[in-house]
Amino acid sequence: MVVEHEEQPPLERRSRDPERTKEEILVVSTQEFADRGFAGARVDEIANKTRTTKRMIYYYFGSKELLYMAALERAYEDIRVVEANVDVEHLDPIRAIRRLAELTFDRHEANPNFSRLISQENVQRGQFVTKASGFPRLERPIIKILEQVLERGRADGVFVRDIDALDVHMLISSFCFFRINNRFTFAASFGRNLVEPDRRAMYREMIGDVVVDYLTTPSPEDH
Amino acid sequence: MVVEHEEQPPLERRSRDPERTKEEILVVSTQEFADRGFAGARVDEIANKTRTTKRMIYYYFGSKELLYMAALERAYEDIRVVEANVDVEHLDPIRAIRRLAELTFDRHEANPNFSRLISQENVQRGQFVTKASGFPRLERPIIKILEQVLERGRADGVFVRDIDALDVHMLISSFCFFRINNRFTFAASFGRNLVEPDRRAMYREMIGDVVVDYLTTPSPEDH
DNA sequence: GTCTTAATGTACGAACTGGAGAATTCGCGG
DNA sequence: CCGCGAATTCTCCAGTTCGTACATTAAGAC
Repeated sequence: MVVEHEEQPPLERRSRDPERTKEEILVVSTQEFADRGFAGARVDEIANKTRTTKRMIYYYFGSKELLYMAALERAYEDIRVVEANVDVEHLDPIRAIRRLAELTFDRHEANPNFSRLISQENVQRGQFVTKASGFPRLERPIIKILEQVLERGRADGVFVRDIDALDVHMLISSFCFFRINNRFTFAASFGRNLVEPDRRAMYREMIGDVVVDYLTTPSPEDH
Repeated sequence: MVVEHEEQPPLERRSRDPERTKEEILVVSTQEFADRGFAGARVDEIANKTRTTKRMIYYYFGSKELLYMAALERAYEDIRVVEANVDVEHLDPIRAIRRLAELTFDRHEANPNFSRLISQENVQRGQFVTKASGFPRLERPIIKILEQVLERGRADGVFVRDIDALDVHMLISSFCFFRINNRFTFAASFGRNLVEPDRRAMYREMIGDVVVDYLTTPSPEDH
């Protein structure tokens, strides 16, 4: 674990670049927290993986907890940016729903660290996101977009199921989240690799089908 | 943290009961690992919460890692027992699917520690379940049961979707798992309490509807 | 009874880990 | 070219935590 670091002569150890230093700490610590959890991550290890020192972490972030919160915040911010740039207004409701499902699907796949951080945070009962000390806004743009699509679908008469945007989002998210996050234990239990490329396309379509089928099927009278 | 323990005069501090001691360590450590994760859990703390000492943990389990694996194993075993006792053969395929969905739903709700352990294990990339040192069988009876139900449904012509038991199980599990496990960050992001009793019944029915709608709707020709 | 051995209790240590005090260096405005 | 504050480095520490060496006790065999 020592060798590989010496192999970087062109890595300009540029001094005095606070923004870059902060950014690097944030990126590395996100990875570490996602990998090992809050308790498992080591401040020393994070420092070693940056081009700066442990003291800098405390200089900029104050404590391990604050660093973790900063990383979590950043992760949410990234998601929000992606979601804010979605445009499905030109699609008919069914295609729009499929598109949104694919978006969430791709997002989970492209950014597994976000999910791992979230997972981590939930294991410890959301002790940081629920901190009264005001964890900043976590609103997610995708909900508004979903609401509009559902509205249009209902107006058109194609969506007949009584369900709101939040629950649709939960249905989609849960599927995408599980596939990425629980792939290790799932593979151990059932011997199926959920992220195998061959299967990926199938799941990507599947979640769209699931949601569309649900939205377009009337509630059963009896149950 | 000292007081409550003194309040148990009838708690026969029975010496020499290895089975009971082992069992107590396992129960307590499951709770602790689920609460704090592997790295976050403290061996001393686990010992304090049992009526035995840290020494016993090492005596019976050898190390923190082995204790964690024992707890994980036990959790899987519990699930397997529950699943093995399911009987849905007397139900028509649609009702059987709903019943199985409810079973998984209830299981996640009744035993959140299992899910948290699983979550924990996945955050650390399944480092223990995938250990070559042979983590014991993790097979789950529910898959066979699901397979039979799907088979009957297809024979009856009510299930027309081409999907296997494992993927149906994943769809159901993901929903139930997410609702329990991610309830903290979901509440923080969206302000919705996923485990609120009023909403519980709705979700319990919803996942059944989702799966049944999916299974009974033909694949779209275009996509 | 006593003997043997499994079970339990006590105390300690070595390594790790989050954190901070204080010195130092760099870059920039004047 | 100088001075000043921000950025960075160096060094050390106090508390924690896993793990263990060693002593002790209870329970059943005979």
